[in-house]
Amino acid sequence: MLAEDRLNTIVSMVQQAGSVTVPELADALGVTASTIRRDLQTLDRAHRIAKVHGGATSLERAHVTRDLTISERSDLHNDDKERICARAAALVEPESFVYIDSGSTTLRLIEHLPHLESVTYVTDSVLHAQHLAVRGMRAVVLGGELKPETEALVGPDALATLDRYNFNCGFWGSNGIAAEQGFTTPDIEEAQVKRISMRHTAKRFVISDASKFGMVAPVKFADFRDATVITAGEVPAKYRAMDNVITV
Amino acid sequence: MLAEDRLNTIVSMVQQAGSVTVPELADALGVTASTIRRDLQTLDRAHRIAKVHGGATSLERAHVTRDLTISERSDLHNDDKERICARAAALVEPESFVYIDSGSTTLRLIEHLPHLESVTYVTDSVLHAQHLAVRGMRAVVLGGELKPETEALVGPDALATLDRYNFNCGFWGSNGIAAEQGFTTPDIEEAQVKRISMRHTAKRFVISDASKFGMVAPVKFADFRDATVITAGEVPAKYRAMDNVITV
DNA sequence: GCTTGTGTGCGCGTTTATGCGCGTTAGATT
DNA sequence: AATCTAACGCGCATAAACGCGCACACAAGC
Repeated sequence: MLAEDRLNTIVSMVQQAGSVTVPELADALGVTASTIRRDLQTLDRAHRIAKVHGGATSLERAHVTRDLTISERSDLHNDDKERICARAAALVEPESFVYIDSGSTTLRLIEHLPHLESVTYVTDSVLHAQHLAVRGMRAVVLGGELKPETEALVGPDALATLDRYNFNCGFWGSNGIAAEQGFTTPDIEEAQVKRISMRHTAKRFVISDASKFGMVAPVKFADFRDATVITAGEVPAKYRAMDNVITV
Repeated sequence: MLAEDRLNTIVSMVQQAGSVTVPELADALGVTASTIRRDLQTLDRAHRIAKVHGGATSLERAHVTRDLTISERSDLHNDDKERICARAAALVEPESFVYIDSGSTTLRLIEHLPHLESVTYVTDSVLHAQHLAVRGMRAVVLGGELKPETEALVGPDALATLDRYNFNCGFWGSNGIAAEQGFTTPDIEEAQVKRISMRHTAKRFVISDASKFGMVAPVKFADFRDATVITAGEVPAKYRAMDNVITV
């Protein structure tokens, strides 16, 4: 088995289960724990998974709960995520100019995006841009200051660049989704980028699993009515009925 | 069997299986591992497959090791490069606004740069920005289209951003250094970025090992007198005597 | 017929991946 | 808070994979 394949297998296992332990991986792949640890280190650096004491968890699990233990292990509705991304990717039309927000959910989206020559993708994340470019897509990056934690670009340069663009459609992640408080995120600078990028986009989509409904993060970046939510899973009845919520 | 057919066969095998090892291919095609490796190199350069340690995978699966290995590829003139970078890094003063060009030599430079709170680094390379950010430096990225091969940003957005900046000092790499033809590079778009960034910089430094002297690449981005060259090793006598060449 | 160029195989020194041992560290238990 | 146990990171050894230079074979062109 190729080392590369092993890495990919680990990523799938982590994403499917939400979290796995080192011995589990070692056993499943027929290598020692040392090798697994090294693999996890590699994948962590590549932002494919989050390495934690005892094993690894998927990215958003580590992002939402700063708690870095393996103790609680629940299924992360990963099938949901896949379906959400597949549905969202199908909305990209030929000849369009598409905005991709930073974040782990939109990173997953990239794997589903169509390889159309005529489509240009613009993003505020250097990580996303690299993934797009490696997959052979036309990738444009906003300028600005690079935030090390999220690999996202913020500041006046990012905003100034956005002012020159107008997108056919765009995809954003959101930490909180609530009818009254709208779409919210923890970081004030990233919120600005989200807000301005939405203002320049015709068709706006927020992609998120059902767990974000009813949650509120510190900074609002859009009203609930400003975007269509693409989601899956146990959506509260209140939201399920709304006409800008698509449940797949 | 024609070499061309063999290449096509490899591509189909890779795409069908997802990944294959070098011995598998050598066995299936009746040639030695050396030939397979050469083929994989060719196909990798043509972006038809992704060459990885041990074999090859289809492009879709590749994104794990690839992102990192492209970057960290070191070369021959190691000792010289270290000295050049150390010397160059010492030129960065507190309170300054510094431009870092893309390229492998300038990437090495980043490891030597001082961790001054008051210094902001600007670069046209997402890779360089990531390294700067990881090391805790303030990193700003130009906007623009991302070239997959070099991870550099080019195009009107990059140039427009540069027009708003004025740097105290900057460091560039160069593929060719010649008294008459000046500093040259193979890529016309990257040459533009180099040219404009130089125009907005007070103290300009080209860092390069001695092997580039006398070489001429297709596109010129500056006159020989426009920058001070920091170099090491066997510099031709003609250049060694010049007052804008520093040999360490 | 001779030269030139390209593709292939082989040998060899170098790099990379993996497993193992050991001292250290982080969570869990009491 | 003290203690215990499992996980961890690091260094080292080994084996596989790698890249490079060279030699040879074959084809095309002068």
